[in-house]
Amino acid sequence: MITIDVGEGETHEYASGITAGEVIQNVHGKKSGAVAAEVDGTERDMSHILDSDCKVRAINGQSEQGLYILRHSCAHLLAQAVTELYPNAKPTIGPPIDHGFYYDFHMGPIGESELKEIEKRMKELVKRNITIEREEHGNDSLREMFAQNPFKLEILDDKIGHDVGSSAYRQGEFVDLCRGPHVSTTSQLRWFKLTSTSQAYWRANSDRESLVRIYGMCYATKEGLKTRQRQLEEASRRDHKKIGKEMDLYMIDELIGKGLPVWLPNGEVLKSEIERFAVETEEAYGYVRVTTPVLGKKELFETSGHLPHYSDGMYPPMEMDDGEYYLKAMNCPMHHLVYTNSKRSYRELPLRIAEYGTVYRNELSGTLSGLLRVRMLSMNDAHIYCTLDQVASEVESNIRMAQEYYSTFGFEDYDLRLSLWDPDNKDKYIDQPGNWQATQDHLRQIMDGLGVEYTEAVGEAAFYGPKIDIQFRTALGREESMATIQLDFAAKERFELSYMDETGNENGEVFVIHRAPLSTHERFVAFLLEQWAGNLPTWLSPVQVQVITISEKHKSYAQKVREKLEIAGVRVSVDDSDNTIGKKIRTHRKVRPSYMLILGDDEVQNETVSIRDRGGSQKNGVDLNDFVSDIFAEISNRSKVLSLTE
RNA sequence: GCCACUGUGGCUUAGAGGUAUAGCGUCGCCUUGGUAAGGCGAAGGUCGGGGGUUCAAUUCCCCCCAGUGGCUCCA
Repeated sequence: MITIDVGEGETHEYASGITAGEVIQNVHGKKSGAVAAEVDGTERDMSHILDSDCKVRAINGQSEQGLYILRHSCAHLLAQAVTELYPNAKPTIGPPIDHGFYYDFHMGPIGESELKEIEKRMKELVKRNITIEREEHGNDSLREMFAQNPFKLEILDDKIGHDVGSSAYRQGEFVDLCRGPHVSTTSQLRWFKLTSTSQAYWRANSDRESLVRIYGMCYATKEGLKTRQRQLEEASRRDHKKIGKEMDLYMIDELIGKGLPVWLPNGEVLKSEIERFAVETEEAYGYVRVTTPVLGKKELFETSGHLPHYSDGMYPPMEMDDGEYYLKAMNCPMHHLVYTNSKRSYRELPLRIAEYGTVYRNELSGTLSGLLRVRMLSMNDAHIYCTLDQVASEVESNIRMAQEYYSTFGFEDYDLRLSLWDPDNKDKYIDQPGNWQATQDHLRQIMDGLGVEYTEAVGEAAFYGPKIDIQFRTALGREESMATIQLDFAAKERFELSYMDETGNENGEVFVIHRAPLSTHERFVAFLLEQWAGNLPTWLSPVQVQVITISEKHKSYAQKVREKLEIAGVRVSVDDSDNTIGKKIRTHRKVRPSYMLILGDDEVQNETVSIRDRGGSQKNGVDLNDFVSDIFAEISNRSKVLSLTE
């Protein structure tokens, strides 16, 4: 007999040789929802045999741990279906991921209809209730099993040196090299759906074999799957491309070129509101503003290090009669020249040089997407020139500034990331390990001092220094960088930046902080539209008030309302066409004005307005002058909520 | 850039080897209307572009362009 601790202070006696699954069933019942077991803290299959005293816990399919196992098993199920349908397909790797799993195969192209076929086969395999069994093998035996699959052999090769043997999991004809654990039979996998296919490279290396990746989602329950599907629907409802089109914010014309959005009048209003806010904020933070050209000579970008380190991101050169010119991918080289244009004193530092401008980056065509990834980037950029002692307070005030911005714009869900260089990939960076070490430690100290939470990411630094990135998730769950604060230790040498210090000596220890808290205007607007599902706070709405008349009798009063609002600086549009008011409301909904004012006999008579907000809330008989002063206040406060119908 | 998929009037879309639906929108007329579809009528498409196969192509094949999802990259 063995003694098993089953949790909550209980121990049970069982005959040696009992399986973990039997113990769990005995303790929690048949319908416990357990998919695997934890035996003395190690994840095990349900079929794991217990032959000594131990602790056994059930892993529920709905826990994060359990979902991971379900999804992993689902990836195997997918591989089983694929290899049955396509005997030549070679499975490579197939891990669980957020919401589901994927599996990469070396095989021919797969279309939508094939995807459906594969899913159908997976469902059949589920119905057949196939047992999933663990097998232990030595390396030789494994090599024999996977002799036909060079990818699996390569994985085995990597294990040489720490040859501990390995496990494989078998379900029917299908065997996969795997650590496990897995669910016990295919019938435990019910709530999954294949979602898409894509291409991936073996070992994420574009020089290696191209593979077909099949994505799926998988949950423990029908509810879980449904919820996720609803989430995706909600995300597509918030898609900035769809909303941007409805609101007439921007267009992309193939004759102009991809990745080159045009801001339409409504979008331009939104963009300039953001800019105006940034100008005000930066004035308060002590910035000065400049304008620099969009192109510059090759020698400039050689000096800055862009050509050796960032040439892939730049457009090819333009041959002119006096040399080669490049479109700028960044403003910093030009700002450095602004700095050196005059002799600087310590009294001027920190010198904060800001610019509204556009930079041009040669992004790979396949990565472009709406406003989220473009080739012409409009940004509120700035470079701060300061001494080492001033770095901390400048970085801190920039983090604070970013937080103030996000709070005003209504963003709450973001993470700070410390982006470090990758010493194993020195080509991408300026190779000065000592400087990397020092600046990275410095940023780390600053963040620790602020007590903010952050993660660290190797290989995400700029070529000239480490950075603090602020990461957002798009509605579809993809992570994107919003803002960046970069500490540049290289510019001072490359551009001979210096200042006269307190002792009257020339000092070359000038650090540069590159920062862009509002991302690019393109990406920022995309985030904003997703965040608000297009229902922007009033101060940002391209049309703040839409006036709707009930009949032509009310036209002149509508003009009076318009004038009063315009004098108060409110963006107002009047629809006095002879359509029904239901139809007018429906039409204007798309542009998402904060408020619609319905004007009829009552309003004319009493000099009032009937207010209808975007949510359909209604407030009638509001004095016209009160409305004007209330909306003026709502706009000047940059209020996040629409309060005038309360 | 790489892989896959998609591309039909301003928008959403049906369809199929014989030059094509429907709704919304637009325009006109009627309706003078109180909060998310009032009525009638009209205009609008060389079915992304170019080549090929065919008596015939928007439909099949090839190339290109663009969009979408990924890979890679990144604000």
